[in-house]
Amino acid sequence: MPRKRVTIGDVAARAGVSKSAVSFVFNDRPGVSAAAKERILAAAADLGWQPSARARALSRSRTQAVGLVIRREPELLSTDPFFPQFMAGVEIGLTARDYSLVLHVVPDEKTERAAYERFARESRVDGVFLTDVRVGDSRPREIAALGLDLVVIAPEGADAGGDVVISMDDGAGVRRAVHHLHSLGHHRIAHVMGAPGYVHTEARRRAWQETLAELGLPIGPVVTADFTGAGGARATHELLDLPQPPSAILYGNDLMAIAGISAATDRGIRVPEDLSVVGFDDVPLAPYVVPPLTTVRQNVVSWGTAAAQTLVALVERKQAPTVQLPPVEFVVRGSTGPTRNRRPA
Amino acid sequence: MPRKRVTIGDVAARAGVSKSAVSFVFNDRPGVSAAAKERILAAAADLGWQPSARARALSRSRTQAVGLVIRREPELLSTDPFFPQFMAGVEIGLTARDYSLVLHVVPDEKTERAAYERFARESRVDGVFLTDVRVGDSRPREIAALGLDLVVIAPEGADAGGDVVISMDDGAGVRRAVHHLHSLGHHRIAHVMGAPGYVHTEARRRAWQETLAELGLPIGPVVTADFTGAGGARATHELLDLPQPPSAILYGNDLMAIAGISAATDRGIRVPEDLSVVGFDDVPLAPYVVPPLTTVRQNVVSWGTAAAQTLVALVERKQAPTVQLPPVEFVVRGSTGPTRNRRPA
DNA sequence: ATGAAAGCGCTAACAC
DNA sequence: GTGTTAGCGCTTTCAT
Repeated sequence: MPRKRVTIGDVAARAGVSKSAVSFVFNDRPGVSAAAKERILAAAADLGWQPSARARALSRSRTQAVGLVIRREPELLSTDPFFPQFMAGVEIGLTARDYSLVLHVVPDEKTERAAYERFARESRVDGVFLTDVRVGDSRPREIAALGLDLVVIAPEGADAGGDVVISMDDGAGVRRAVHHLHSLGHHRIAHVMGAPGYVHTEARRRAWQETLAELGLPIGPVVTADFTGAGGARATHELLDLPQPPSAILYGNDLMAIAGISAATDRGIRVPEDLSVVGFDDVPLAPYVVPPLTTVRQNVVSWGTAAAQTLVALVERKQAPTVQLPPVEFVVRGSTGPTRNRRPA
Repeated sequence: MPRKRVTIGDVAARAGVSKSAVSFVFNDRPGVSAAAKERILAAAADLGWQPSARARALSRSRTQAVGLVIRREPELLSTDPFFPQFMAGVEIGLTARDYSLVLHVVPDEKTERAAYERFARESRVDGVFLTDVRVGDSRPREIAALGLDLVVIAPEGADAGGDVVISMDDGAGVRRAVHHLHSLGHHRIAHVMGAPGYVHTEARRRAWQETLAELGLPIGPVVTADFTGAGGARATHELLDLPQPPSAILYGNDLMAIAGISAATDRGIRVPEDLSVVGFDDVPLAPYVVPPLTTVRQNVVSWGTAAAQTLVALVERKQAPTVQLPPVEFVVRGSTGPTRNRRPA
């Protein structure tokens, strides 16, 4: 059980120097002799002392912490493979620089706004990440107005309005998926969109459409859903009810795709014999559904790390390191196969 | 864009009072006239002022923040429905008292230990949650030695060594599952355990075993796995390779159960006709696999809220509110059915 | 190279 | 009731 809190004064006394000398050593600043430095470090180690983040935050006017606000409906919260991985990546970038992550999980827009306000007003964090960007999103401006540094995570090509962006190439994955289906002979390729309004939803739809056009395929039917299982099932029934149902469906995420397989199976439609299905995310369950899901995998952890490094650099007004983000992967499993209905391409 | 940071002094000046008056008002302490209070609140609102968490933390020697360390192997990270829901629940309990959550995601034990040390040494948080408790876990003692307040989240009956515990009744869910299978006529009911060493893994196994004994059923075969899909599949093959394979398998979580269905299907064994499968967690995908998964659902969000309220009370040395935790639910779907092999009970 | 001292913005004794 | 003032533990300028 620790006695009274040991402070910089104790360390200074033990090392026979002034408090500023100790401070200098712990901030990698010149002006302390090698001998003194040695004694100081020894004293600190003996006493088990480490600068108090509280006191430091006050005197430096920086908390050495950044914030992340997660807005998610309960249903989607534990579904989304994004946040856990993103946070794990963020952590890697943050601990390397001794930063902490302050998290808020909020249910709606009002609470979300309040969370950013609190971050700024209470000076709890120096900067924040912004994810789940929507089309015409006003939050970047609002956050900047609060005086917080900001790094936006958005798909490539999204309108960022001058903000610092870590972009992920959603389009590349979709293009590979469409090419894969095309090479299997499909030419009626539908798309089930995620929740409308998100730049991700849009980016994926656009890539689907453009790739079909490039390949000279007809722009297949598209249904708007909401990233949930129920929504994916509903959309699938809608597509299969069409007079001319698609032979392949590309879904905005894995959850909808898996629900889609289930919906098709219920109708007696076999996957992949009668219908090919492609997801997006590669959730851990994807290899274990029946049939195993063909899907797009992105390296979310690496975005997290890149975003964290960039935000820290921004906060410290330093040059952000240029990070090389690994490319998307396309994972072919059992849910896609050749068409039977039509001649191969 | 905000000008210079507004401080308590500005508010005091504008309201024509002293700083302490302002401080008193913002800490709900008596000793300020109604009139003064009104002027102070008005002034604060005009200036958009709010006490700085930084300064407050220093002078109160409390940060008004609590910490959560998540240790997870990459593979399991986005698989586990627990943490997102738990965090959402924690948030509810925390924001109500204006506390923040500081999060660390770590890959291994060494880093985990370092995270708690940093929490304490840097005085970043006032208390922490401890999850994923292992049998004979030394962390409660270590954390207490660091001077951090602690709330442990563990299944009922786990040895807590005097710590404050929010307990969830894993056993109740398992008992209902076994009774359900028994009522369907199964009497060879196997169990696939999660990763060894965790109190959850143990609690679930024990409940399975005790319930079988109560029902006069033979203690079926049990295989230790690791909560992963691959592990679940492997365990399933092992059980089905037995000279006398079980007619039902109870898995330690949904991911293993779903992988188990997949493994069985691959061998031409139909679920639920030839084999009944029960999971644990009720992940969002559970209703959408084929066949839909029968499983145990716990209200993780409510534990999070209870844990947060308890930790805040602990930190503030107040009486913890007694929280009523909702009971487990058992969700019957399509992956369980009557035995064909043997006579019904 | 080293030390003294003035903040950082708030809380809480204490005196008025 | 209300104002004054001394911390909280560190950083950082400025003499020495």
